[in-house]
Amino acid sequence: MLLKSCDVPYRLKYYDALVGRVKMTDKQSKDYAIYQSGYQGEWSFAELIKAYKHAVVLWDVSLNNRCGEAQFDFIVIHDYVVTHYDVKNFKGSYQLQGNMFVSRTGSKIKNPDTQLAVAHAVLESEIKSYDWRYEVESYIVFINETFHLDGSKKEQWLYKSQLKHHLSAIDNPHPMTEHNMQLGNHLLQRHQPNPHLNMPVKTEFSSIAGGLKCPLCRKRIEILLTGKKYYNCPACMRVFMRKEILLRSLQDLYYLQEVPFSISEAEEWCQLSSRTTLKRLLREYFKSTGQKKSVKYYL
DNA sequence: AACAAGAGGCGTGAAATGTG
DNA sequence: CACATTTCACGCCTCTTGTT
Repeated sequence: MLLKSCDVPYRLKYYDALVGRVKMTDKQSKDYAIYQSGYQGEWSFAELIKAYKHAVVLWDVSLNNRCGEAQFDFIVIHDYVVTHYDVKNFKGSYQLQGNMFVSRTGSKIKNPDTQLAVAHAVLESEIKSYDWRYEVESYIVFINETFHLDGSKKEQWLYKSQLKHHLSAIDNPHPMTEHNMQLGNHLLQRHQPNPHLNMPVKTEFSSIAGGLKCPLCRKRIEILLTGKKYYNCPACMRVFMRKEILLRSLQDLYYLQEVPFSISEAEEWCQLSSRTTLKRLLREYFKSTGQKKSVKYYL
């Protein structure tokens, strides 16, 4: 069972809001692509692991102790074994060269083993001090089936094709569930997210274009919102509710500056002079702070 | 005190959806 | 397809609050 889930990381939300509103720098585009694919990978692993009802699963936990600091994609507790899975969504064929994975086109990825070893030490120290009877294991999961590494194999590497077989070990009921839940909750208490490690490369808010954006293709769209309920995106032709389009723009506004905003700011951003409509949306989907004239909305 | 800006409620009409 | 029902946008009104 999934004891801790993971929301879309702020870094990704920021880029989703930014794209289409400015010309992104190379650094931003790369960072965006990496995080998109990384989160996608974690998401598909989560879908897989959800099916194993007898294991306690924690998604995205950060621990900090005398062995160091580490972020864990997945921690799975079953019977007397605690397993850490570091999910990598690498695509394509690579060769192992020294401490690098090198593709035919020459792009390089650092071998994740070093980082895995640090994370393993952090987790092991945490677990052993809680209950020495637990064993700790760590794996890199190559979740994308297109990923190949010239036949290299290591015990701690799990390719997509091996995953089902590997996970079959945790497919059986065991008498530890209660105890494992306690350990899971203990880890949650020790969970210390470090937001500084997850900051996007930001663009000055004043140079970001406001207005409406297609919720799907994320292009900026110049459509006139009349009283109709549905509109289609001039770029991708998909149909959206007026509500969805506005809501997306309002979310963008919040994620781009992370500062609560007023209704009049929202009106200006969405280029829509209908206070009532925006008010309804904001009241329904946003949190608010302040009273009367100083009410600000945020997520 | 006068004024501007905002919240919240209500009624109206049009669009979208459901039904025979 | 025509009609009934539901959902939604929008303007209008009133009350409250902060500013000059």
